[in-house]
Amino acid sequence: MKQPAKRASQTQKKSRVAKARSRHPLPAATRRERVQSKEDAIIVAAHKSLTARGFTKTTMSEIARKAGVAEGTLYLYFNNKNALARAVLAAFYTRLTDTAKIGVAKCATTTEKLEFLARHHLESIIGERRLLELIASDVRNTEAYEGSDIYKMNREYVAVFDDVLRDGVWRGEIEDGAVQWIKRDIFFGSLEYSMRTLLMKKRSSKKDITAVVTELVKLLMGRADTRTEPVSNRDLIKAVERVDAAASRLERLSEAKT
Amino acid sequence: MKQPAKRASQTQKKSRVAKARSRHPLPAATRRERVQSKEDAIIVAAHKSLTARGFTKTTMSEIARKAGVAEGTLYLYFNNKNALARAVLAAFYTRLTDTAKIGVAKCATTTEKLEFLARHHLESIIGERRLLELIASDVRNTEAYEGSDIYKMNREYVAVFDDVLRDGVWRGEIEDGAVQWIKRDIFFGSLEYSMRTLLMKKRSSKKDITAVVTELVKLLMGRADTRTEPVSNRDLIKAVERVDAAASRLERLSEAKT
DNA sequence: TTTAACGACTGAGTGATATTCATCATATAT
DNA sequence: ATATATGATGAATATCACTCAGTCGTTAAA
Repeated sequence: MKQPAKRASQTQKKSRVAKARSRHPLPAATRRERVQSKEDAIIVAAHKSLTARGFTKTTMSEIARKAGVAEGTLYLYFNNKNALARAVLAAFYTRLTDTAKIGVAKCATTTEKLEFLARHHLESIIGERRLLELIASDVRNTEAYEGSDIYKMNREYVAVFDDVLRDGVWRGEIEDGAVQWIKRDIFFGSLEYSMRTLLMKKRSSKKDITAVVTELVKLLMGRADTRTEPVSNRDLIKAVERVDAAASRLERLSEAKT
Repeated sequence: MKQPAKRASQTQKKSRVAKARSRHPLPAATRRERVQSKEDAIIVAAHKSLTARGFTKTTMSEIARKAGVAEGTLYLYFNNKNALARAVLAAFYTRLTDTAKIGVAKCATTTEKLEFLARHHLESIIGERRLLELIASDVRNTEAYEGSDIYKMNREYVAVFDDVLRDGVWRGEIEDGAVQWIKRDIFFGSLEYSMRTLLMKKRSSKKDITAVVTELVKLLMGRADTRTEPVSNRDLIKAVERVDAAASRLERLSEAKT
């Protein structure tokens, strides 16, 4: 409710200044940039603590110490501990979405895209598993999650998957089965649950991740790779649908030209 | 490590009680019963608060008030807030496993069993969604989750699913594909993630639950039903007609251009 | 019966932690 | 140079999990 607290909702802006400003803010750029870099420092410090020790075990004084500010200062930038955690989460989602988009763009087929997304998601959440706590326990349940910043960022992130899936259906590589959101839930739900299993196995190797990823994608794709098996009616229809879809693509391409 | 706190493990230990009862029939029994009913009251009160307000927002004094005991008394029965939450979770798992076993026994085919298990799980966790917080955030992460009571109860619960799946493979109703634990993760992960989606939809109907359940089971079963259908001549002709039509579209398109 | 021991329970007290607020410090504007 | 707004501080407050010295009633020993 205070004036400076409103700044807390801002996101990226990378101008990183020297961090030796813990005591006497002598040199530096504009006032605005100084404030921004302090906010960044707080988020970085909070991120470190949260991923290392989890939400409940992380104390505000610990974050303040790491960030080189007083405890009260934290509350100039974020209304409370939850808001600070949400800011950390927002930064995480931004990174996640960016790398996902870049990776997908490099893939050719739908299978490759899905496998990339699955592996990317799984490895990311294994690395920052503690942040998932926040989503599950504090953030998603409290108040109106829908409409919040985190909700929007989550939508943007899963939209990457949605686009790949829709495109796959459009190109005939995936059969047009269930509603989109069900497949999305299966995708992300499986990965987040698998994370727990992998973390508990004594030696969770690269191989395990690959196994999960390929199996999941195989299921979602409808097992298009069953070559040696005899032709079923369903296979036949699927094949024709792909020809159909290809023709439609050409049609639309041609229409767009004229 | 106090004397009365050891009771907190509240599993069966009836033999000792029986002996004591045979020696001193009336007084020992009543005292024991009084203690037991008080423990039950505490667990019930904790369950109410936890499911209503979640772990962090539930206070020990609130539980004590609901249970009709002093705050300190809670610590005679459970070492700390986490242990109390675990006891609540243990009771939940017991109910869940029991009803799952009973329901599966009534089903004939593997598909029916899986669909029952999926619906049962989904409806249960929607009803007691706050308890999942405990599993994800506090219980599973702290200390040695593996080897704990909750871990064992979880194993016993998912074993119901494992048995159904193994049986399905054995009977040839499911193809022998990936490792068992991957399919298990896909099953429970999808359902728990779907729960969140369903809870957020304005009107999450019975229909949505059914859609999730059938789609998930369909994926896991590998569509063994449609795969075995032979191709009929009529199917083939219809398919070729579609390819023909697609070709015609392209022809017309090409003519229109020139 | 008297009395000592015991088991069950209590609630004021303790320490830790999130959050507030009166106060101070610096930079920019006048 | 002075004033004002902006930013920062940390002691004080409130809340909560958890402790412990002590109460009360029952049982067993005297």
